[in-house]
Amino acid sequence: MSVDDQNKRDYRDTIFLPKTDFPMRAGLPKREPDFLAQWQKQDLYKTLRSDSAGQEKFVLHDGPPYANGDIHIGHAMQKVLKDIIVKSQQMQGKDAPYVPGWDCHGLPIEWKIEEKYRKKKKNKDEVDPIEFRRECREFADHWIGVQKEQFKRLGIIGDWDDPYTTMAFDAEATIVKELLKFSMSGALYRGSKPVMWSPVEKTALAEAEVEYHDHKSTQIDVAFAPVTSNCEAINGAKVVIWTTTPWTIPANRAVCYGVDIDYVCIEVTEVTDEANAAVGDKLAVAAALLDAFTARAGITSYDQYASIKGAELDGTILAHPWRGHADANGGYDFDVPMLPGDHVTVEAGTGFVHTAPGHGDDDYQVGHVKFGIPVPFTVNESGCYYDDVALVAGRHVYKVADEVCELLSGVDALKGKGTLTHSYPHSWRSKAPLIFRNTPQWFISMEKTGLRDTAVKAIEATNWYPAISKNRISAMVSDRPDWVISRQRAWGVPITVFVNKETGALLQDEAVNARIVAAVTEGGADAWVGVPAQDFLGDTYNADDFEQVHDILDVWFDSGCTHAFVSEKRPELQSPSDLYVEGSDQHRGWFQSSLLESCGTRGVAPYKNVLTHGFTMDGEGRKMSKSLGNTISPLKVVDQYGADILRLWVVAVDYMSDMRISDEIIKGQADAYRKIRNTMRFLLGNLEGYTASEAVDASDMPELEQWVLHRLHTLDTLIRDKANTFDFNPVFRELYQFCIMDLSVFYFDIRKDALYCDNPNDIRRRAARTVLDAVFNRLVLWFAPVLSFTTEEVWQSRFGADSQSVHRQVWPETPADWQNDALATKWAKIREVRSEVTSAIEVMRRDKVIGSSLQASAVVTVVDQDTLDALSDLDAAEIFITSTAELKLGTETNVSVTVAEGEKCERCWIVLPEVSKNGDLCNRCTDAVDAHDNAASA
RNA sequence: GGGCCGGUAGCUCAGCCUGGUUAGAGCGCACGCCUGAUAAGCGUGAGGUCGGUGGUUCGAGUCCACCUCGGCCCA
Repeated sequence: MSVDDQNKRDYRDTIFLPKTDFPMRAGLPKREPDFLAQWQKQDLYKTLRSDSAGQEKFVLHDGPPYANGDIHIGHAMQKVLKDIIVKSQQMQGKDAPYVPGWDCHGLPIEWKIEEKYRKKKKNKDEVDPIEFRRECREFADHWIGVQKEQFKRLGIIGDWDDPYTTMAFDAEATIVKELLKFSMSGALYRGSKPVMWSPVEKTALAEAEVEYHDHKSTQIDVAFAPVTSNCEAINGAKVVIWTTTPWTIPANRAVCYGVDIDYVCIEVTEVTDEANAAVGDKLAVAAALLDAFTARAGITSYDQYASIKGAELDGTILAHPWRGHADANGGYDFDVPMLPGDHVTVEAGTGFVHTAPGHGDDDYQVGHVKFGIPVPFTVNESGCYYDDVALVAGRHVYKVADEVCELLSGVDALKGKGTLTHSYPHSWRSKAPLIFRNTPQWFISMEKTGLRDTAVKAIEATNWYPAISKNRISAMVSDRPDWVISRQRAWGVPITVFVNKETGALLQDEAVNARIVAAVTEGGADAWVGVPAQDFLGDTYNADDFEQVHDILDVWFDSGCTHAFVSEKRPELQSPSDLYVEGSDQHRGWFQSSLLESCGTRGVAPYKNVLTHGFTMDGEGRKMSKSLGNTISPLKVVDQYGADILRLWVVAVDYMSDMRISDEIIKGQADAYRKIRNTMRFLLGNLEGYTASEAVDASDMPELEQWVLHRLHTLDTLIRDKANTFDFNPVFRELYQFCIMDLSVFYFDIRKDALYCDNPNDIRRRAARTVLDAVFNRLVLWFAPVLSFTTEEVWQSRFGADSQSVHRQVWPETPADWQNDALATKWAKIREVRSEVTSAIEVMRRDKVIGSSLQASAVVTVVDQDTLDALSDLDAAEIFITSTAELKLGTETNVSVTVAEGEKCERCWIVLPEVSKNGDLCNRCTDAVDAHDNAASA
């Protein structure tokens, strides 16, 4: 056709620009809830179950968060990670159910309810325990409801209509049943032990319930007079101990020394006015601590008259300072032996360690476990001395320091007194300082039934991700003491056992146990108090002969049983589970309680694989805390950016170690998201109207297309491999860089010409669209576990709003023959040359000679035949996006760029000499326009 | 105080096990181009004494020791 210069035709309507309604801007916070509603309406979770019925199962068993507040970033991160894993398994064709759960019993909730009573000036003891527990249950229910909605908002697909809780009656019944297995096996026993005790909450605290804060204590130096000793030097002197807990002096039963420590005996010759020590005192302390001690005691001058090794003190018996005290009624007339102890150091104090086996762990271990000293009960649950504790009966331990000092001073035993600020255990709830207190407790023995050995073997049989995780739990289980499972509280599952009053023996009777389990199944844990004891005991025993235990179980025992009442009980699940996923703190928590419970009752771990993730820190890598004001709320991130941004963050960081999050980091993820979204948008726009009939066989495709298929093959292998080792950071990185480097920068940029300008029947354009379709199906589905909302939006944009959810799709198999390593090597070389061409063009651009790369012609000189061959059977100009390209073999690599000769094709903008011959079009476009016009007129 | 883990460009990560040319990637940033992915796209470029010190070695981000900062667990 002829063209009049004054009346140039606009060819825009003859080219195929990307066409899509898919918006460039996501508007996730507004849009995401629509997809949630759709999934809800489709009952997506149930649909997935029926889709994959009969398929191989993959069971990720959810560890229950505690139901007592809004979710924090750690919860969000973890639940998203779990969701990504579950979805990536489901999309590999497995049946991957996910049953979320909640931990409901325990101190924090109990505390909240007590607090409520306290505000009403009511004492907890005045409240009916059943009513109290009902309120705890309600409180937990409330927060389960809140957290459930917050988790759902993150796009987590699971059985939210029927989650598990540790307070459900059937759960409580199973917990009781599991406990009774330990009772029957002989692993359960009652002992006494000093435990971390809060006099405020009146309970023993779990390890996890203790915080360490600075505390100001009274520190004292106390002199103990020898009764007998084989060590001559000691006999005339007094042994000085140092303690920061004066209230434990009434419980002193021994003094420890270090066998290899050097001690000295001194006689005081001069003291300050304020000194507690007096001239003439003969005292023994460690040589290394002598100066520190004399300073505390106010001793300004002394004679050192003897040096002794700790070992010489073997067999020495000391007197308690209050031995023979006129008001003590002989209450302190016991022997205080000196004992060798490995824990004794010369870092602080006097080198002699005051030992009160009822009030310290080392004291208990050395005094009681090793040397058999009886452990006295000295302090009651409120922190007051029992009535039989001479001199201080009834006093509160927090307020008794001065009185103890006076009493010591009165017998010339106080040699130093001051204050010391040091790290000291506090209750996580009340923030009150804690004490060690001897209490009767229930234990599960690590040895009696071989539990430790079983557990260590089970750890070996489990896969730990990352691998280092195994060492950690292995070390913990190897070293840990017996498991204390009792708590003196109200909100929990009772330790449902009877003890013979006469013999102290545990009642082991399957018939009784069966009645207990039946009652709890029927009425929950309340049945233990609601049903008369005789009903459990039946005709065989008389209730009067038995003590019914009313301690409750440590919540770790509850959650340690989830495998029993969730994984084993539900038909859609299985046990051992395929995977447990929790934070690294759970090596001591749930990973271990579940392991011990399962090993003690089943002999194996309840899991095959365990994945540990790190903690979420602020932008500087510091832990988040309300007091520091550096917390990031997941709810806010979702409101401001959308859940998909948060989800993307989870895979963008290395979650196997600690992660960082901050506004800057979130913004970075939003940027990354935009790139990915635009890549998908470009695919959508260029796949408009694509059908299978357009497809071209891989073998008929240009090399460039075959190279893309090769890349898909490489990615497919990597993604499946990483997904199955639960390592999604490399998956994200590869996919993200694929979008940018391989697609946007390279393939899309080159193929825009063919996609926009080629005749629709052209094999090149058809091949490109075939490849775009292959990329689309994989890229979108690979991203679906992460970008759960966006991929659904993309999917619907292509296949319609009524199409099957993206989450019901399976990752496409990738044909093995797409792999072509030789091609990959060749194209790596081509891209190197291309990079030199673009650099050369940039020089021209700086000089304002050209703008668009299509204004350029490239002349490329390469030095080796391989490179020349690589390029010569291709259209190099197409790859370089120049108008023409010439290839030469030479002595050095060189790219020269000139201004392309000819006219600019008005349709495809390529500059060619042929254009002027055709009017204003190149040959290709002339044909394409003819075809277009014929089609339009037909 | 003890055990374990970590500290590589502004950000997120590779590299460390199995020491070897000027330490990589993407993003972000700067500058430029395009205006047919357009609140997009393309190109070019500047950014790091690999937490610190000492050691082993011909050679250390990589191996060893100590220190420091941060984290988890324990005391």
